[in-house]
Amino acid sequence: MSHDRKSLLIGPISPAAEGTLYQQIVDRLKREISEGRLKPGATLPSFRALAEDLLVSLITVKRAYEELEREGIIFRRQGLGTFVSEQGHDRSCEAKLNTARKLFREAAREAAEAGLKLAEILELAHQVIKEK
Amino acid sequence: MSHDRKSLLIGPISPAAEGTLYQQIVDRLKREISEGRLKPGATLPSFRALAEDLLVSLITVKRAYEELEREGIIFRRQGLGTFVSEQGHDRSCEAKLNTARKLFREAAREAAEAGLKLAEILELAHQVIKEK
DNA sequence: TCACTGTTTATATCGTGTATAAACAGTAAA
DNA sequence: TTTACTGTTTATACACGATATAAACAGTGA
Repeated sequence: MSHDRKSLLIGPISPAAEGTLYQQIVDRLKREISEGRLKPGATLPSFRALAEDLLVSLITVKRAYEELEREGIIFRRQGLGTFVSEQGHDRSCEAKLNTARKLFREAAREAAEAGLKLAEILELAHQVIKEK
Repeated sequence: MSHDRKSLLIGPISPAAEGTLYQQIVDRLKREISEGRLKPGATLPSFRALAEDLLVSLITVKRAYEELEREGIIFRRQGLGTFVSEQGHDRSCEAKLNTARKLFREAAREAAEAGLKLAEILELAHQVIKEK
């Protein structure tokens, strides 16, 4: 009899990957929410269940959830569980847009420091974005 | 009598700023080299001199120099000092270009996860890059 | 020899992330 | 009320990286 899990929600995380364990959890959940697989009102896994699934400590999950609550994407209710907030989708998207803007700015700065002129930076951006 | 320093080379760094102290040193020096203020063959400050200027430990400077040498941007000679390598400028620019590409890719991914379509991502990139 | 380089070693401190464990507290259904 | 879930809090601990201090070592050139 293999462990049956209704759904893993988010795949495995690893201490070796980029970012700390709790940051990886935050990122995965933000993506689930921004891309609509977790809708406002949906119940997130309990601390203990997610910790067991991801093979991490309860503290690590708690910290990830705290971060998401701080951003207004989820909310927690003692005795009930943790849920995607009504504005969760919008806030998650907005957070990602802000991150994207910040990364674009940093990329442009690096390119400028490499000696590229404005037109060349725009061209580089085009290339990279479309090469996907 | 105030301390006279021929030139600070790079401004103050801080544990509070983004990245570790040694990473900040690496970044500043890379920029000095990629932007041509430090040319191939130029002598970098000694471990002890830079540590004193930046109010950090010798180990921190050593680590930064090791990182730059690993990237082929500078080289060290016991008894002589540390110097910008002949290909230092090119390698520094190339490193920055690679960083820029990586950041553009990450930015595009975040924007996509926020629900933006390709055309919208390109438009966002344009806006942000030109708003400088 | 002297005065500067970089090199190495050893020890220590600090903060962060993570883990373990236990107890506490709120909710809802049997 | 009991049971079985939730989240909450507390205390202790460990690992690791970054940083610091200090001292000695080793190469170079005036």
